[in-house]
Amino acid sequence: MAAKRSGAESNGSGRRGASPQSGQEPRSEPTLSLERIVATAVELLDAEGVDGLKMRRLADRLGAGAMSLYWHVGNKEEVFDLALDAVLEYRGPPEIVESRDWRGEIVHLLEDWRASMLRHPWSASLLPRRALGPNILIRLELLSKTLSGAGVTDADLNVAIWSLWNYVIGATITRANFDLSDDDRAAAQQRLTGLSQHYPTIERSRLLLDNDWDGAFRKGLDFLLDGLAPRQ
Amino acid sequence: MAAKRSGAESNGSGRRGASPQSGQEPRSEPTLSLERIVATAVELLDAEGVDGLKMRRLADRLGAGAMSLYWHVGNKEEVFDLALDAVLEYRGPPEIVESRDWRGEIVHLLEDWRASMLRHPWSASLLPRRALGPNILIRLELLSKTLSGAGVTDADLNVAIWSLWNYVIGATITRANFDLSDDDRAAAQQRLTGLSQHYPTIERSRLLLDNDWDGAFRKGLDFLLDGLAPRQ
DNA sequence: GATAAGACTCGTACGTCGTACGATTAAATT
DNA sequence: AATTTAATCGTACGACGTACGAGTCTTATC
Repeated sequence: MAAKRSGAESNGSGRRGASPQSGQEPRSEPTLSLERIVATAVELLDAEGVDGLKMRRLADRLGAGAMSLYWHVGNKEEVFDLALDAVLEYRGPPEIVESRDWRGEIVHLLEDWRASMLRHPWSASLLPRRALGPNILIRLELLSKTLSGAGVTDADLNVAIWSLWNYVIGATITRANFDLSDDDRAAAQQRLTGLSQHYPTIERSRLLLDNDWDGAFRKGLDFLLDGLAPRQ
Repeated sequence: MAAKRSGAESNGSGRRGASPQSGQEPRSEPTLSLERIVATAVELLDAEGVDGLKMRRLADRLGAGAMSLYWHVGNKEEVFDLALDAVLEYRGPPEIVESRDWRGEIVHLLEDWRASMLRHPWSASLLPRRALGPNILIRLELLSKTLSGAGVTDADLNVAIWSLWNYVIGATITRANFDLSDDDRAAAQQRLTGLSQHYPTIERSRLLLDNDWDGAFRKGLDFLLDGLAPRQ
């Protein structure tokens, strides 16, 4: 069986500089590593989108051969999974107020979640995969703990978590995909207006032109939270 | 410029049977058409999933050459878009009660939406695309009209629509992707339990084992609707 | 009926992609 | 010094999407 990397990170060795003589490798190619691969994959995804991530191109950016990646990573899918989770790291609420009200903490957690993904729009289209990386799990755990502390009963806990998760996921995916240029959006609305009289209501409310996404997200979230644990 | 199909359907001609002599073509290959292509694509997607849809395979199922598809369709992406929208056709609420309460109609519309997608799990992973096909638009229009009729002000209308849309999208994608076998689910929870003590709360609530998806969807939806237009 | 103009089909071929395989080299261990 | 392990990477193979252009069949025009 071919050797395969898996467990912990523990290397600090392994030279391979392109410039042959100098003892140190201050820049150039600092050796491959999972971290570097994932970080570069995120860069590449940011720059070129989901379809722009090719193993060869990723390797190029890393100054490595394409097949070298496969020692660190099982396949391309895994790169996607890792990149997605990497983008979802949570640094916690601002520490100024240690014990915030639960509602504030949840709102912060979820808004940050959405913001993290919107900073990397490709991440939204990667969501439809069964990736429960550590960072996602941490967020779920935190969410769960906060809700639990807020008095949500165990019976309702999972429902609450999934509802909030669903809402965030849906909002983020929608937002990421409808984040057209103004021209695109106008064109879409135009098409809607001209091409058919079948959609009078959404045409009138200019559904496709509305772009207060942040406000809408926040309002809907408040409604949901009201329902999940009514303000006392 | 190469001829390209676009507008209305108006053919009823064009023979091409494999068996050369018989005047009629009762079965075999009934000629290509956009409808047949889309319908077969849906079949193929149902059978093989998103990755299973290849142009050659689709053509095979249609008894046609691969390149023949490209007369009816611009590219593979378009097949995805069409298949997605095809699956989202809405037949309306049960007509027994003509004028239902608005809330019942909305719940029906959204539950049907979700159900339609879950009948074709691949459709969930196709959602992250900017596809506003006619069937989606019809659903949005209907949703909008119903909400409007229920007294939601114009100012809140778009927020309400997007909130509901987000919720449905998120719930469906989540559900479609976590619809593991019992074994898979148990394994995931197992991994969660063993692999780390970092997630005590979601481990305890057995988040990954919970599978009353339908109930959770309905409850969360009710919360949201309560918020959007409180029952008077 | 002859001819031209589309409408539609499809075989071949090209470029690109993921990655299997094995050779190669460098570091760690004995 | 010899062996083992960690890591890199060139080559090559089998998909896949689809450009291109040559075919065929249908319809319109004279």
